[in-house]
Amino acid sequence: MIRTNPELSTYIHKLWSQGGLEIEEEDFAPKAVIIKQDRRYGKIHLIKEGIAKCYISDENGREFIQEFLGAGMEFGELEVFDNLTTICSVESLTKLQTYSLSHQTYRKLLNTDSKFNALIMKALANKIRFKAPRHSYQHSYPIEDNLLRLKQLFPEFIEVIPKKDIANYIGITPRSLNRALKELKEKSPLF
Amino acid sequence: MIRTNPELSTYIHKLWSQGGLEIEEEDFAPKAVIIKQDRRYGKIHLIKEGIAKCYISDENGREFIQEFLGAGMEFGELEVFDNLTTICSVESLTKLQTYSLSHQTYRKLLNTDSKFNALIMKALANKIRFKAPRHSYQHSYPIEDNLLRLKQLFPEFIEVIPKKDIANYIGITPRSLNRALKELKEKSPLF
DNA sequence: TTGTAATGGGGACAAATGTCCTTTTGGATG
DNA sequence: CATCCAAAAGGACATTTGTCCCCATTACAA
Repeated sequence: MIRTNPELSTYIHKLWSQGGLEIEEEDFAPKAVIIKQDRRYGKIHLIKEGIAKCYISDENGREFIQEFLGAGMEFGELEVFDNLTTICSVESLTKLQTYSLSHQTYRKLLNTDSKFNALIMKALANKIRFKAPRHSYQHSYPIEDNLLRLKQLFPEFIEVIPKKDIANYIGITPRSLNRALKELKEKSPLF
Repeated sequence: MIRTNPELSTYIHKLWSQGGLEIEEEDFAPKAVIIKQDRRYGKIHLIKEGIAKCYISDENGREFIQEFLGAGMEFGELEVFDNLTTICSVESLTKLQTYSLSHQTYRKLLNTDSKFNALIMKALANKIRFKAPRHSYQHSYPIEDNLLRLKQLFPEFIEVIPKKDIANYIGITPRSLNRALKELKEKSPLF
């Protein structure tokens, strides 16, 4: 449920500590909006520590959460490849530290560092890999089943992530989430 | 609704016609299952011509369609990067022609042909880019709105794609699809 | 041509989910 | 300690969507 990428995390840390590249560290307080949907930015971020949510919002103000991002996950990178605007907003849930790289630096690394290139390829592939089944699962199964699944994946999710965000992640309203949680508390020993 | 990638299509055609690389052409009849979910394959496909559906099926036999693939779209490529099993099945809707490349050839191209490398990066990024808003749109808006949107994107979709597949694409049942279509026929001049 | 299966269409009802509101809770702050 | 505010919980009702049917049409194979 909270995606991470230890391999990339380790690698970027190595690049950063070696110096010589323009990789900056940035700090954000909780609830900081780091990038906004439909904009352009000149840099990408890679999470060093903390949790962020990546979400799309529609004109009615509803949010649909795409992913929760943990250490090693990057965001703002899609725009490097095709020069279009961002599709998601990203907001910190906890205190957040990121490494940031300009598009230029990022491109340079892609072209000259084949290990980096391969790691990014893999990271993109995994974003596809994990997104696909999640949405279909959510459509196909009742809310309660989805919650049980999340509980397996990340037992403390209810304590760590605000209810509103959990609801937006599953694609339901907070009301429906509450109903399902109440049922589960009566039925399942897990809850 | 039917994704294509003209740039990659052109490029692979060029590589193929130059010769020297092990790129094969393959032909499939309609309804051929080309790759199956949760398996391993040693090659990737890139569509030369025709339309295929890429779908996840659950244990109850329900299908959830991820994408309709047209010329220039590749499939079976995610597994090159992390050596895991396929997440989707892919089945031809029309007569289908593909170029196929062994993982080995594909990797070699990624490592030696930087134009190819960039095109694949971009293709992966676009798969992410297009998937995200689609699912959230489908959750947030009523079925009828989704159908109107599809009609804009691809006016002949009702004639070209079987109803069952349209329903699975939107993530609803054929019954609900029919209801919505009936309403639209009465209301909207488009239908 | 005829039988058979697959596809499309829709009625009736049940179930799940959303909407709208009100109440409760818990933590932050003066 | 009192007050305020945001988050959480849930009642009542409306709406949407699914489920389970059955029937009509079309495509295809014998």
